[in-house]
Amino acid sequence: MRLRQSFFARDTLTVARDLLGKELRHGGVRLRITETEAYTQEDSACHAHRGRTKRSEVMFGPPGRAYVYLCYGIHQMLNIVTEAEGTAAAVLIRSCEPLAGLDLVRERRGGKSGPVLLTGPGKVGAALALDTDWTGHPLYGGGGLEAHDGPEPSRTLAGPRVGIDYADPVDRDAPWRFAIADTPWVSQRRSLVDRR
DNA sequence: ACAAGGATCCTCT
DNA sequence: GAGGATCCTTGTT
Repeated sequence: MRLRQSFFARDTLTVARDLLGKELRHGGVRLRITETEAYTQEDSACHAHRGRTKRSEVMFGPPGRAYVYLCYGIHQMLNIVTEAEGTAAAVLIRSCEPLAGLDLVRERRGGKSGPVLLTGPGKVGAALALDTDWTGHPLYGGGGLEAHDGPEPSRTLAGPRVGIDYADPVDRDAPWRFAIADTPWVSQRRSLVDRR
């Protein structure tokens, strides 16, 4: 079952937690989401914090669409827009576990194997063959890139987000990174702690 | 038109 | 654990 647009039209922290265990599909590649981060409009770490720009525009739009951001001029990072139209927020997909299409993923990731394949947002973007042209693509519709339902994880972790030292201390320290506990497919585990 | 810096990754040690 | 790669977006002139 594909996720419906209403799944994404909710509180961003809730969507970020609920995306754990869900599935991303693109062509023959199927990935289980194992790690996410939430970014909200009031959040000084969010690209939309300073208002609409050409880049942040999509986050103000309808929920359930892709926001692919180019980081360091190299890494294509997949976010999914959340909240009602007019509210700018998104969830970054940080890590995944391969479910299908492993050969293709390995090819796109330089022949590597093991968790190094998919633990990190730039790696997820590479595995799914995404680039900024995918920005605006609806994940709830058919065709191309899709988000599907999946089994709920038994235990999850939370901790501060990665790489946002420039943000206000309150936002920098907020535990808005979420991960599945019992999997090796998670990046920088040391800063994560158990959620109940 | 220009300079600065980044929601990272890889390759070393 | 540390450092360099690499190039687009943004804000300023």
